[in-house]
Amino acid sequence: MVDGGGSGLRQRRKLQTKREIARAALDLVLARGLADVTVEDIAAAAGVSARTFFNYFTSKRSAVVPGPEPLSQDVIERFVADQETPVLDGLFGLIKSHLAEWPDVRQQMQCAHVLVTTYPELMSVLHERVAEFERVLVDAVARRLDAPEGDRRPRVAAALVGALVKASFMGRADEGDDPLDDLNACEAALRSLLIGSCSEGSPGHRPAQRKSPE
Amino acid sequence: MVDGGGSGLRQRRKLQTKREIARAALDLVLARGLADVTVEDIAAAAGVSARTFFNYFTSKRSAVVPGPEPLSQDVIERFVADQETPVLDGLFGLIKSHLAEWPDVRQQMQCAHVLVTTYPELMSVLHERVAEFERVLVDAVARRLDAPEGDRRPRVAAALVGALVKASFMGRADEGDDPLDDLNACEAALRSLLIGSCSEGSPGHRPAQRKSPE
DNA sequence: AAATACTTTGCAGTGCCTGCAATGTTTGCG
DNA sequence: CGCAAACATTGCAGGCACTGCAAAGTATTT
Repeated sequence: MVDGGGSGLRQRRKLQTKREIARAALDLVLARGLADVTVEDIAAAAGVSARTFFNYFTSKRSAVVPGPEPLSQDVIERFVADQETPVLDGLFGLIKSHLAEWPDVRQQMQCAHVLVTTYPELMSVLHERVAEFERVLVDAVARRLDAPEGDRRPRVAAALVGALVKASFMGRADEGDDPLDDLNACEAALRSLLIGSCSEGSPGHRPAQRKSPE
Repeated sequence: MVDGGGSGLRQRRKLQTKREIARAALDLVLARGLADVTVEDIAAAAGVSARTFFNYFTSKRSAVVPGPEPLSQDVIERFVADQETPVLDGLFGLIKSHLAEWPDVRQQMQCAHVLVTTYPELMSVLHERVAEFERVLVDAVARRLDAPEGDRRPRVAAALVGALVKASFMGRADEGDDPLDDLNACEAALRSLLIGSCSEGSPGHRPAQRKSPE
């Protein structure tokens, strides 16, 4: 309902109110605490009815945590087309491009971090968001690798990147830290961990397909 | 309330009823669907009051998805003590040991998979469970590496393993598949992805600590 | 201006989940 | 055993998230 199709003006108006609701939700929660803010409060602050709130957000929690900018098609296509750099490196680069493209994403991440550490219940929203993100990545990797149906690499690659993002998210120390620094630090940590367990396959090494219990 | 401290008999009795509630919840949901089962139904089927249900489970959803056996201290200590094999390999081995030790965990995973694919809302429970799991792993890795406070490797390593478990979980094709096979396939996929992006550090390579913006 | 599509809203209802206080049951101790 | 203290279960009352439905309002097309 909230997006897709429409006369463009209608469309913008809806995005506008969605932002207003989200902003109201965030402000109120930061001011009074998650438990002491009802959906009615948020709706009232945003100037809509409580019922309308649920036309825009599926839950109170999801309204509070800022939704991330979607990956731009441009960045994705560049990743898919680039057969040069290794897949994982390409994915990391993709994320960094994204952060570079929308600077306010970093602010949102810091905000989300505060929220999640204050109200652990919001973690589920974050997991969902990352999962959404990963779905896009799975698709991109599959296209880039021209992967067959059962190939697990897209999912694994996307999950790995998602895990790294979450780890960088959870592991931050100062609030002032730039998420990009965090991400780089985590990537470095990953690489240092990989040394030694890299090109020495323990079970098997076949790149694609599924199990082989024949 | 439900665990920790007690005369041992009380303790067992509580575990018993917890199992009964969980079983009732699972049975009912599989039979009638998640939305068509109320907490009262579950409580009644388990022979307790609805109020008691919430003494054992924090939510209806968390009662439905089977909770995993905790990692045995034994397996953990073995991992921590083994300075020989690389960390990540050790972690994979740890998981496999766990699966080998409790065969019914595999059954639970298959069950959870059915549930999650049928009712995506249950995904959050699964995320939570894996996160719990990861916390244990973070601790173990930190001890094994004797990692200082800000070291990101424990978190990254744990997140990576968690991601792999989730990927193997989500990527399964046939219901009949053995989760262990899935996990091995995912590990193979990971290794194949790492070829090429392994020992060629892109930004920096320092193993531990934090950023360095001085 | 009228018909049409879309959005907002009110209303009523279901059911999750919580705190509190009372009741029942185990356990430990004399 | 008998008593007291700890603990578990339960009922009750209530708040609030969330949903479906139908009416009312508002933009869009002809």
